[in-house]
Amino acid sequence: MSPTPADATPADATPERLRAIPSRLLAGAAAAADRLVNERLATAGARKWHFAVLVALAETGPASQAELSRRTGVYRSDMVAVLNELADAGHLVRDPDPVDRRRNVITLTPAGRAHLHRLDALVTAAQQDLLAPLAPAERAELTRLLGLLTARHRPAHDGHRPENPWPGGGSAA
Amino acid sequence: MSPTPADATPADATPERLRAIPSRLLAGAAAAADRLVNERLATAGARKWHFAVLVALAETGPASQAELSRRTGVYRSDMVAVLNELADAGHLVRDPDPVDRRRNVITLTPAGRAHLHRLDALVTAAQQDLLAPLAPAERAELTRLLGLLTARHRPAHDGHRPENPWPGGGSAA
DNA sequence: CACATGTCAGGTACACTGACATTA
DNA sequence: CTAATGTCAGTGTACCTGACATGT
Repeated sequence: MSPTPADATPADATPERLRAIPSRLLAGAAAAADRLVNERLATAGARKWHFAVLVALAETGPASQAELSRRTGVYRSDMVAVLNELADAGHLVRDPDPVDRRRNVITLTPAGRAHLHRLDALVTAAQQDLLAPLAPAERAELTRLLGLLTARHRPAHDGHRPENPWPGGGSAA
Repeated sequence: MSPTPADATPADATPERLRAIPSRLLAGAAAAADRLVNERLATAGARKWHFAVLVALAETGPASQAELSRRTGVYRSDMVAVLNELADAGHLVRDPDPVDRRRNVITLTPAGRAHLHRLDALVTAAQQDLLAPLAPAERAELTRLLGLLTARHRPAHDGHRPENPWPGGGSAA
């Protein structure tokens, strides 16, 4: 064994009591994950919300901005800038909805779809970097446990609604 | 076609493809965790960095600001405000270090220790809220897996160093 | 001289709120 | 009238960099 009697604490080390706190571990892991994802996406001039919006469009088809906001978790107010950037890059188009003139219909362009495929590869690679320290079974278990947590804790908002009693989205899938 | 039973893409639901991404799950869980912790701490007029600093002081004894920065992960520059607030509340004192006059020696006061005990109870309660959806064995497993991740991913900084000889660092940029 | 420390003065990204005109 | 939508204008916090005076 190595008692290390004189100096048990390197003075630079995070105290054990802090390191054992789940919310802190979560914050640390999330920060690392975000860094990995953003570093990758930055090589394509994108950020994570760009990716989320493109996925939502590819998955469920054209949508209004408010709908995209609810699907991705981005606030309506913040969505504006994201869509501006994606539209400026030609990845999507914003057309007025003829049947409801309050709305814009956001539609993915072919270029946007191509961009999405590129970003998808980058995000996938980042996930692998992130989970590299874990064995395959551990990765699945971590994902499962995180899914349980996020499913049962409120997402804090719904895309800038005044008030909101849980929009049924759960279904505990 | 397909009269869409009760469960056909509610248009508000997050796409499956997004929900399955670990970095996204991590971000969601971390956000929920932070919300729980901060809500609790707010009842005592504190935020999480206050708690972290107090723990670091209680654990390893008086320290300079730079040392606290390294121990808690708060930047040196941001540490200033945190210490100001804690000092204003009488939870710690800032004295010039006689042996190295660049430094301040930060020392916990009895009031600070009492405050820490209060915050500790709040943080512990928040962890229980957070992990409530999980069985005891799952909580331990999640904590273990998160520990593995955070241990192997760089903390992004060291407390505001000018430049940093990355031990095995990356490339990027 | 190079380096560490405490401090301030920013800059970015993200979470979130409030308000407002337009339209349902 | 109530409510949703797109938009702008903010707030607060965390993260992160640069610079600088003081001191080692």
